[in-house]
Amino acid sequence: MPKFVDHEERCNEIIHALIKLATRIGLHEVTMRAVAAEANVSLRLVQYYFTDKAGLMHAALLKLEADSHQRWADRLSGEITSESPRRILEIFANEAIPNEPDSRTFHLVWLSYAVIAMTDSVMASHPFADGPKRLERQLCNLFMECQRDGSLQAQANPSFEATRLIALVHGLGTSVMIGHVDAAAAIAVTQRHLDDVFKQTKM
Amino acid sequence: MPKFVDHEERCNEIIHALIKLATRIGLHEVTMRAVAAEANVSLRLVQYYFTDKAGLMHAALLKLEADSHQRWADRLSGEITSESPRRILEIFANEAIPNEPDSRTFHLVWLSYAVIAMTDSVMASHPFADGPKRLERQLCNLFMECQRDGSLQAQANPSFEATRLIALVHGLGTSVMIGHVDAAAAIAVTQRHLDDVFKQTKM
DNA sequence: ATTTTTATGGTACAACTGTATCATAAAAAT
DNA sequence: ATTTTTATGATACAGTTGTACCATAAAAAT
Repeated sequence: MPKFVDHEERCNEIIHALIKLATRIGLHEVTMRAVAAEANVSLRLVQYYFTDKAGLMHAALLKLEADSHQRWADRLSGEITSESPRRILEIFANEAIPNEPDSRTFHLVWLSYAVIAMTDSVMASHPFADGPKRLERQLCNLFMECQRDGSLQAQANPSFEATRLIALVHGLGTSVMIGHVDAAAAIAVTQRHLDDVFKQTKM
Repeated sequence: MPKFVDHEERCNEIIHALIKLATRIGLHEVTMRAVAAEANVSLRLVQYYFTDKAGLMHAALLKLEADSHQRWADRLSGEITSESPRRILEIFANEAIPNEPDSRTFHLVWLSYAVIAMTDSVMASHPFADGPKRLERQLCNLFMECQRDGSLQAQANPSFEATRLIALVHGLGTSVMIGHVDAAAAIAVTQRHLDDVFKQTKM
């Protein structure tokens, strides 16, 4: 049976199983056996490809962030390019709110990892450095573009606006996930926030 | 040995042990035995006072929220009363940022429960309804007071500002907890945000 | 043709988990 | 004085978990 198998694809299948499982039962309850079952492979195979549970978890987090980044990069170099930077920011804010399965999964699993990282010093440092920082840079650049095209006031601070927007959508996302705010209301808040940020001061 | 013992205080001791433990190792790794050890009681006693693990977890969440609410209520009826509503909002924003052990613990444990609630339908509904909604009402009232005393423009929307402020500090809090933003920077952002909200439109 | 590597299955093991059960000292109630 | 309740200890049990170990078919390398 063992022909040459695509190592990477096999890994992705298993990781995908983990994420699907985490979405259903929560990352804290994910076990190697459950992942194996979900991926329709034997427990041994999960061990074979990831050695450890730690290895599996780590790889899954890496993939989660890479995928998310890829999706957004694709968007940015797709039909979106023709949109104004302000419109792109609005699109970002809308998509960050967990109202469809994909973004709900991302939010849930990412937050699960974040909680783990808060007490696990090993997991804390490594993978959480890149993702959010890169995103903040991208948003910051968009705000700067808005200043260049005149839609955002010159005295605004792009870096501050980027940090504020990320924190806002993230906080709203959590509220949506626990059912405290519904997705439509959250989107309305982000929209209103951006309106506020871009509002020209009357003279 | 069994004199009459203060049931409630005993429960609080055990819950306190749970929270201390969760702060150290993460709520997802808390076991009944570990809680018992931390509280210096036997495993049996934890069972005796809380029946279940679910019961223990539930009670701890209830206490966490009750304590937090109590602390804030004390503040509001203490030396703070003399402050302007805007200043009270600033104090709230500052204290919500997890920069000292107490607020770090609260943020970590609360977020752990939130993550659990996202996949556990039983835990989802019950205790997460009150806390955040009450807080939002309080903040909303403060913004309305600001409008009455003229420090906030009449056309501002207090309810929106309350939702936005909560989401913002919550998102910032998470960023601080995972070390993506340091506490001082987060406080600077909240301060700047409030400056922004209260900024009078020039005419 | 034999050896080595790759990919897989099966399973055993020690540790830990939540929970249930049995026991019992002290106090309260009778 | 006896019974019942309260507060506690010890421990047993069945299930789960991560990991380790053994086996082995197919392919690659020798």
